[in-house]
Amino acid sequence: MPKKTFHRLDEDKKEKILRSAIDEFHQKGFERATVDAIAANAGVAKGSIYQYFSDKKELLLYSATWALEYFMNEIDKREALCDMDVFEYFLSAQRGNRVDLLKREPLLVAFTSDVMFGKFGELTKNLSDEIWKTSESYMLSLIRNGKKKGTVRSDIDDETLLLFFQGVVDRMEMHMFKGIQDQNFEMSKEAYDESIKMLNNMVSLLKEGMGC
Amino acid sequence: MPKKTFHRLDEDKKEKILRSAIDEFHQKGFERATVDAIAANAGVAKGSIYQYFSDKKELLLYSATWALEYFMNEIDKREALCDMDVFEYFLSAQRGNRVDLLKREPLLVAFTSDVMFGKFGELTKNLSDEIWKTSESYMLSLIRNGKKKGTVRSDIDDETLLLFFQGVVDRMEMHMFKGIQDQNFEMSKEAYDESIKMLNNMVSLLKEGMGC
DNA sequence: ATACAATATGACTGTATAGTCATTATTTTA
DNA sequence: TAAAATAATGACTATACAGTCATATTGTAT
Repeated sequence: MPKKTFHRLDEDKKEKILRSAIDEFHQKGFERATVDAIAANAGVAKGSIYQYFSDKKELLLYSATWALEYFMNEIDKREALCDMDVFEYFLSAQRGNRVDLLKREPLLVAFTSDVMFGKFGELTKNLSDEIWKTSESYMLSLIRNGKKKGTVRSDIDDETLLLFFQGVVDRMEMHMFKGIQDQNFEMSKEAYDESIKMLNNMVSLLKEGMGC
Repeated sequence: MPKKTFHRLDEDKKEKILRSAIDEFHQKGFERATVDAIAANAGVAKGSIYQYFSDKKELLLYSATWALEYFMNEIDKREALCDMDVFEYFLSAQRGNRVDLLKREPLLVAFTSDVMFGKFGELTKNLSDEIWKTSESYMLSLIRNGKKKGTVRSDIDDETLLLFFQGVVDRMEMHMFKGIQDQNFEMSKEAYDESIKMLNNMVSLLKEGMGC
């Protein structure tokens, strides 16, 4: 979607421009973000931005695509997702790699959250819908496998189980993100231990529920 | 926060202006919403808007305050919240009154969601933080009571239980909203029965978990 | 060295709209 | 009913910014 001129730039320059755009869009939202600021921050002239992208919308869209791809690569790279148990998945998705990524690339994580939670409205809707669908169908397969293997109860329909699981996963992810953000993207040993403990408790709630 | 001139208007006119503002802000977001359109839609001159509110920001803020208050009144009016069981609360919060309200006032519900989920960024953050805090402390008291009465397991800390519960409640609320929205704010008998069934299954998951 | 192509630049233009204000209309008071 | 106070109006202004374009710079081929 960017013009060919952009693709001919060296990686560093491309990345600098995209990161500058991401920073600005994350801080100000689409409307209040200015192309002037993005250009200045990336150390290029405003005109150059328009050599690379046909307009501001395209710049946002490509920044979002780039960030999401980066994000997914980082995760896929190190997590062998296939053939995992739902509960293992829950633990793995919230731990280690994700926390690293969050500490290393807080801006990208925050920006991808913006995209996924609809901060840019219609502009990035198609993109985020697609990702949601992918993640959803993956979770669904975990649940179905769980039923087959006998680790997940089968008296309740897939859709309800999915909603239940998603709710807990999303809320937990948000909580972890806020926690790290509040500590300026560091994480003390105690905080880490604390969050591991919480994860295990959460798995217990997923498995056995909160009633008694 | 609006000027005294606004308070002197009759209720109908006030409401018409606020609903027009809410419609515009919901459809376009803060930046793309125009005061011209709000005024035109409410059947008053643009200048009048500035007799009532000092600027566009204040108009949004007051619209949000008004909508949230309306929303809360409607709910409080018919639900005796005090002294309820967590699981009963879950059922009551998703049923009957809420569904009615959603069907009767889809725009207000959608707009309050916008506010609560941060669509307007910093502009309405204080307002939504306060509501979140209230709702959170209410849920927390439900959980603590549940522990005392022996309906909620007490081997897991309050914070984790709260996150778990919130995650499921929020996801379920979102799902119900989308479902009704997709049917243009009608709800067939079958759809209603279906959602009741889902609610009961969800309570079972909350209580007993998804493992086996 | 020279010509030609590709890229970079920032001053400039056009547009959209938030907010103003002089004027007109309505209501209240005396 | 006249005068004073309050409210309504929409043409106008000021500003901010997306997007353009003529010119300058850099790179490449012969």
